[in-house]
Amino acid sequence: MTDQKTLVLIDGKSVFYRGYYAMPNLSTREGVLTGGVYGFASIAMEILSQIKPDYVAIAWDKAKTNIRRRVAMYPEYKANRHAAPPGFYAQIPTLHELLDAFHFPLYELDDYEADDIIGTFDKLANAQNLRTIMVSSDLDLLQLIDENTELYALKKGFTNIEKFDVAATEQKYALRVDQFLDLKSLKGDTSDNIPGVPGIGEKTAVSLLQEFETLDGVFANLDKIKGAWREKLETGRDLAYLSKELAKIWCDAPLKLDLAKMDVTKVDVEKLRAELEKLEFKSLIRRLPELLNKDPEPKETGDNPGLFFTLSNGKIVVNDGKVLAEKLLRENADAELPEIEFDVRLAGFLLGRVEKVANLEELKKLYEMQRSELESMSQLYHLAQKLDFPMQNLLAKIQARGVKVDVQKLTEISNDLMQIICDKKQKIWDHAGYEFNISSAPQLSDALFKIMQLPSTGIKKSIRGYFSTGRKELDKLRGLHPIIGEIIEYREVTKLKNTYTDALPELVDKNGYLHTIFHQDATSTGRLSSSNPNLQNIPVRTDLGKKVRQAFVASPGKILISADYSQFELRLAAAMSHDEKLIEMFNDDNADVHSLTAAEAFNISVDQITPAQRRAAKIINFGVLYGMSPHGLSIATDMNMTDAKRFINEYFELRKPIRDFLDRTIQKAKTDGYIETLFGRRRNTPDVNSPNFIQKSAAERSAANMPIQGTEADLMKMAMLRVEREIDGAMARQILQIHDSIMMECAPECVDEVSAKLKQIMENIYPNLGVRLKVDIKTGQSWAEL
DNA sequence: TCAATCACG
DNA sequence: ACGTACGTGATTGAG
Repeated sequence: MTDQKTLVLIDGKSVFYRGYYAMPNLSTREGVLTGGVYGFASIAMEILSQIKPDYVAIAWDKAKTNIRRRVAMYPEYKANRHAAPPGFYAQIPTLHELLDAFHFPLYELDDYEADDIIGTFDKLANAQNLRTIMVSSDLDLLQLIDENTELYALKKGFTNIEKFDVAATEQKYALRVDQFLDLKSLKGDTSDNIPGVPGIGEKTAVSLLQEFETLDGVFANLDKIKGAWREKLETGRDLAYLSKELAKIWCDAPLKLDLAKMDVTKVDVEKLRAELEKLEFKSLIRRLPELLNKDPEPKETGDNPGLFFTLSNGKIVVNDGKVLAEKLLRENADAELPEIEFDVRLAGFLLGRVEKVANLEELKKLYEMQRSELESMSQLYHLAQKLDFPMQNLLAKIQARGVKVDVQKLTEISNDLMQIICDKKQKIWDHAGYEFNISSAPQLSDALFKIMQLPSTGIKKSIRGYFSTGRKELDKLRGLHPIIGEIIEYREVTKLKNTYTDALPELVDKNGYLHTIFHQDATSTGRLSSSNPNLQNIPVRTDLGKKVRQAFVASPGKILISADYSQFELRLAAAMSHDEKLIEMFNDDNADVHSLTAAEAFNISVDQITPAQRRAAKIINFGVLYGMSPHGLSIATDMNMTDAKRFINEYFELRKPIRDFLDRTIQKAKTDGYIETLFGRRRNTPDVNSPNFIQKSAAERSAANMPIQGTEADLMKMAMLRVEREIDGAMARQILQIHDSIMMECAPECVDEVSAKLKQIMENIYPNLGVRLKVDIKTGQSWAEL
């Protein structure tokens, strides 16, 4: 039985209809309508990947002539079908092309409907001991179900498929599959205009068939049926038998089962890919590999992370060394990890590419090529060898260690949050006057601006056309109505609950530890990123948010230590731009950079600075690193545009070296096509020469920011590696990195020593930098205390 | 799958 | 006149 082959029979037009309605009006750049075709293709690929059939055929209702014989029997048959929607027929030639590319043969006949064609093929296939799976969006085909025949019915949407085999069908309808035709004969079918017995509906029909088995049985036992039903059945007898003829699927179409034509393995993959590309179905192209894993060499085409070989010096070359290290640590937590001489995945990333490696020969070839390429960029090669490659083993260790979490604490917080959410939700609904989904941006937008008529002037629109309800827009409405504050709080609380207090416990291991995944090749600046869960965005900015940090605790008997670089990026900007005044401020232990900046920019003495002025200076101090505009500053402060513009001008008078550095960086991006960090990490900058002003400006801001953010990332990696060498061990170990800070846990008796050493290493990680680095150390039992 | 929103540095 | 601060990841709703 296991080698029974499978034939999939698709009711083409019905599936196309479903695809058409499930999709918006897509079109290619040239304007060819493709929405329905996309839907069909998407369903077809879903079917292929789920069922993995050996043969596929499409049954198609031949336009107009397919129902002639049934119409002759009953002129009203399918007379109430509405015309196809606009754009439907226009897509059919495109669909035929697609079917051709899939190597799906299409069958259509005069006087036979798609269901008849399916029925005929089903019988022929079953006779050859093939299993058949029918795919349609309606349930007319249920009458064909038997041990070798199933129906996959498409429901709303298109990944939603209901499977009917004998057991499922009989359970759902409380009838045997062989009774379905008689059921339809009695109850009729309004969509096809099959009359049935007038006055008999589904419930009555089912109970009649349960008692008398068949249509014939019902009419043979009319005397046992009570008054009203009996009368209806007597008058409707001819209609019932006519309905049976109409609804019966004719399995005698003049067709041969040509399995060679239906053989899906004959598909020309390149032709299919070309067709999907022509139709601009990018996401479907991405899914192609999963469909084609029937290929003789399944893994040959994919990436093979962790693959490695050993060099004569005892070190390895590897494709994604972190994967290898993780594997070794899973086998033995204290495993000695092989030193990584070269990692082609990271090397590719540093060279601005994505590499795929399938086998050892490819790995060796790639290694030779990348190595010689990197050798010509000695700084980048040095960076790779000294930082990114060695980080792989360290990150694997940090991931394996994990962070201890107090799940009970999270549950407590979650319960508190639930109370608040219920309360806020009710208040918001009361204000609005009706219940709606507050988490739905369009519904919320309607509530605020359509129902409650709050003023929408100056409110941004989302690209979908409704007024935005983002935090910035809500802030503009604050004070106009109490609902706004409630919504903002509702958002905060649901975010905390959904993203943290409810989600984190799901990811905790049996010992109560969270193991994030650190990515070294996910950012354009060289920073790490963290996922599953992201432990680099645990809340801190609000009081309620900070509570979540109470649940991140030290391992039993240990103490947490955090070491944060103070104003890391601004210090780097000062150093890299040689801004002597700013450097001097940073080198003076007691100076407050933001106050001094405000004093200079507003041309007053430090003791005259108002809190608002200091705040403005702080905002511009950070904003300048990202290319903040006068408009941005005016929004972030309560300055108007004119003041903001003047302030920025004065600021850059004051920080001319920084202005020049940013300008030089942008200029380099334009002439060289890339920019780099202090240590030679590169980012390509194709868009800085874009003719599109918006794109160009955005690319310039990114380019200006990257050397600073990227140098920060480089220095952090240096610090982590040195901490690994000089501190990590039985007494203390690194457990997290959050861009400008390192978190460790440590035996209580070593806290002071480790803290001092950590601070010393980090502050002196690169003495030639040109500015003093300052590290703040904090210790505690939970992250909240840090 | 994408857009909207919001958590972090 | 353009749109309006860089870099991430998770969740949700909607098509």
